[in-house]
Amino acid sequence: MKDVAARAGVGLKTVSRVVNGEAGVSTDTERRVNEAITALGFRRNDSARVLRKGSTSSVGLVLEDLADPFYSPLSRAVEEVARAHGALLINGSSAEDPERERELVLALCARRVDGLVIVPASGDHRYLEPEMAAGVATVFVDRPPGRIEADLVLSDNFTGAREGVAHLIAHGHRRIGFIGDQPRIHTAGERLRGYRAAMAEAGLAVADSWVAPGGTDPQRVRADAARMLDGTEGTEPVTAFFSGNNRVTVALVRELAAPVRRERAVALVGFDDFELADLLSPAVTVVAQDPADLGRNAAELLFRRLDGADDEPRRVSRPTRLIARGSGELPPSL
Amino acid sequence: MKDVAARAGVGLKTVSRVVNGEAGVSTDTERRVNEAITALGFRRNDSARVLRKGSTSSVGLVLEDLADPFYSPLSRAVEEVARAHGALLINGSSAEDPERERELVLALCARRVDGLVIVPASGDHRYLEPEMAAGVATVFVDRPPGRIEADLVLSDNFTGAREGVAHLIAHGHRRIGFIGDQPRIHTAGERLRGYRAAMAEAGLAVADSWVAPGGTDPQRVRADAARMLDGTEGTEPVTAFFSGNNRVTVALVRELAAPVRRERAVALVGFDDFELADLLSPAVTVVAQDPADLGRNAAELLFRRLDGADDEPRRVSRPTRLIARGSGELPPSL
DNA sequence: ATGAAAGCGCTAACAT
DNA sequence: ATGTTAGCGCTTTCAT
Repeated sequence: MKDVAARAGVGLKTVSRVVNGEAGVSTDTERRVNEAITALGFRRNDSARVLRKGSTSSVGLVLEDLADPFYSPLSRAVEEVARAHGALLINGSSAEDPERERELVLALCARRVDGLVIVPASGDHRYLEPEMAAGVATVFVDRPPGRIEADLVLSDNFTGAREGVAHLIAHGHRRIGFIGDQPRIHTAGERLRGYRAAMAEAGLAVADSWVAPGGTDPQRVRADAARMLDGTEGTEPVTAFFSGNNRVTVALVRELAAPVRRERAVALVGFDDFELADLLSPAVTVVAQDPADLGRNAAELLFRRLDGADDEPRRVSRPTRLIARGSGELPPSL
Repeated sequence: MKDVAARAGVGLKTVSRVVNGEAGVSTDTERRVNEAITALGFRRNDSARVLRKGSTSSVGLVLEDLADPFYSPLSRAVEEVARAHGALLINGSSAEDPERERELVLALCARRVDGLVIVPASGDHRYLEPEMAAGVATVFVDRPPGRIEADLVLSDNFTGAREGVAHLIAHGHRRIGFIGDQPRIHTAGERLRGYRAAMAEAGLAVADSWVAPGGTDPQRVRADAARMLDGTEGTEPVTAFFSGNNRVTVALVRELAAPVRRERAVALVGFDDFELADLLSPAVTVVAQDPADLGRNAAELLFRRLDGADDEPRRVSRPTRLIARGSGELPPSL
């Protein structure tokens, strides 16, 4: 910028004015400055600007996996809102590792992002207290923060799961298996709670072997499903499944489509919608969340804070929607 | 940092040494400094650090759409490589708009990212010349840059498409429709070229109405497909489709699954693999790319440059793989 | 082992 | 309309 000023024969501040489109520069001077800028290939160094202004016009997003089809639309939605506010998005995947989440978040804080949107992997966010006190706006989405208060956007996982399981019960099922994600994940716990509530409301007992929380690894999902389908000593086989998220659903669909399984129609309702669910046979009935909507809400809450709102932390709950497509309406086959 | 120094009763440089783990600080002093850091909730301001050091330890990624199932694994792969090199990832979606790409890229340059990975939407990247001259390492992926020289990682789109279409021909098809993305996109053009090459090699003429490049909008894909399936005056209906990318394939699968279409089996080979392709009926034969592999290669090329490599720009070509699943092996039905 | 001073490139505040 | 000065928070250089 100094070079530009020298070349244009003006002061530093005048160049700054031109670069930032501020008023108070004659058209002639402006032209000379712009010529110098082009000639020198000058581009403002935002690091210096940030250092001086204190705000970076960037927000951070930390989630489990950027490539997960559930989270990528969420990420895109946050990006769109950020863009509308002139901010860039820095994002990172925690890979469901609390330590990695912490490292990422603190690295983003060191970069002085204006705000953070977090899908937490950790259960304890007290490490964020100094940062939030220092003015980093923070919004949690999809799962609540641990041991601190902050804005939060959640789907109504409990109600959604309860409705999904009630739907199976309404279609005549009495022995329904639940395969879900790791129970330490909030959403997984809520969905399991919804499953139990629906069963209890229908007066149905739940055998221990019908409940298999434990992560999204396709191998383990298929193994647990196979076990429930075949029945164990003292427990009859299930006639339907409720699956805890889209990764589990996809693994489950693969197991149900395996040649040895096809002879028997097993009902399925999955939490989370996914692409092509409508084109499988049977088409998969789901309890749908809208990940883009979650992301948009979270980002808007964030920018509300950045615009100065300093009221109590908000908790936004978004409804889920049962989409009946066929797999959830199959009658019990045993 | 000044506050920390004051509280610990040491000089500024000593705090800097502790924060950066440099040698030359007595254990006792170090302890006092660390106490002060914790007490004050101090976190180094990376903006100042960047300003002084000149490097940001961050890389930018610009692509069409972060939420596209083809690009999100690419993005994740870039993130992983960046992480291995201690760098953060800033990313943005160009939405296939050249002007938006340019804005994003220049914003990233102003932030002084160390390097850029770009899936270009624009056909002219001369705007990057000053930046590259100023030392911003740049790698293009999935599509070549326009009017400049730079590192590049591409799938072999032409060969992949030619093989895919040849596969249909080998299964008896003579009238094959091509539905692709906008032809100004490099990959779309290459795939169309592959289609034409395969047809020509088999001595088959291509009717104008069999070729429909034009974007991924599901409505238009289905309309064009319907037109080709019904035939037009002077042109017989097609018996097979080759689709130009995964968005087109999914739209096409929907059209072929529509009740009115089901009576006739239409063969399909799609460019790009996609989740659940194997579970549709018929399962969809595809020419698969590996988006994560593309991203990984691009990022590694980038960090190679950042590590000082200054040889000629490289052009890395990655092979595609034909995965036969059923839809591409259906015989002609007319 | 430790510290003082200069300066990275910009903008805010205050001249002129 | 334009320029000057100070300083954002850190690292570099050079003393001590």
